[in-house]
Amino acid sequence: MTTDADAPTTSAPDLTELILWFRSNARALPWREPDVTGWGVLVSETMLQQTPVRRVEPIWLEWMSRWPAPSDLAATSQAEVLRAWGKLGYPRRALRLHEAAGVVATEHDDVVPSDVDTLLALPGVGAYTARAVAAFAYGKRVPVVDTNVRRVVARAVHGAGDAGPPATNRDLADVEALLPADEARASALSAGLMELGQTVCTVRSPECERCPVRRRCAWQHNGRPAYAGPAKKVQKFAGTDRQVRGKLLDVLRGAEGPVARKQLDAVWSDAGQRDRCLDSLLVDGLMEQTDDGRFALPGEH
DNA sequence: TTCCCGCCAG
DNA sequence: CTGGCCGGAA
Repeated sequence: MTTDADAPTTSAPDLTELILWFRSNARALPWREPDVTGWGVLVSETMLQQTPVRRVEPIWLEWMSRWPAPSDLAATSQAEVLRAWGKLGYPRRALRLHEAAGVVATEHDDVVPSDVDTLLALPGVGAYTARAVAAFAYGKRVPVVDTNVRRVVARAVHGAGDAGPPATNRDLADVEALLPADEARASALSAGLMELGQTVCTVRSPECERCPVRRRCAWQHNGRPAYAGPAKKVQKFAGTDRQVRGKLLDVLRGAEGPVARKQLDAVWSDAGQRDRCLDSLLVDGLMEQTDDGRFALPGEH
């Protein structure tokens, strides 16, 4: 008997129980309500990039109330959008979402596309978000891979303690292979994989006794070995340009109109770093300089 | 102090 | 493929 060199070294476990688990254990998040549009899902997924659910919830509700359609947001100034983004962090996301809203309004009849490649062409929409919108807003059978899903698959399928460095194409193919043929079941599994990674199969203290797939989990069968790959990098915040940019922008969000240079100088003592950050904020389009040399949120004056 | 964890420019 | 981009909760 010959062996197939391309055969996977591990066989995919049956994850049917994860679909059932998700259907009865999914957290009741506002963007999961049945009447939420593709626009609502795009806004939620963009806000959820790098920002925890609890901080996103109130802002998302406000946005949906103020801007129920892409054209509503597109008609708003960048300054107002940045203020409404508040302290969700990484405000370039807000600018890109504003820009994407304009594209959807003018080129897609004010309806967020359901096709992955069309979604990928929108500003701020990458491999994860495009597929999340396709799967969660439109019920499509596409692999949705974030870091939680990578960890769940690394454990349940490959028996490792955690996923190694991202390898987008391989990761997508990996998860694609797990999806059932049926669209509704596939999107439920995609959502279930994420939910499991966020709430049960966590990095540091997985609650395996609560896990719906524990009896089929390769990591369990391996005796839950520790993560063996290269050390993960820890991201600093205190003292970084990110912190300084945040402080500078916060001054403008809190001001009525343009502010003098002196007010910005007050938030950080290192002049060199301050100037560098100010410059990068201008380059990023997160602030503008007025004719008289003051600073303002974009599109405000 | 540590953790969170997607997009994009270089 | 690597590193920079926010800010708050644990």
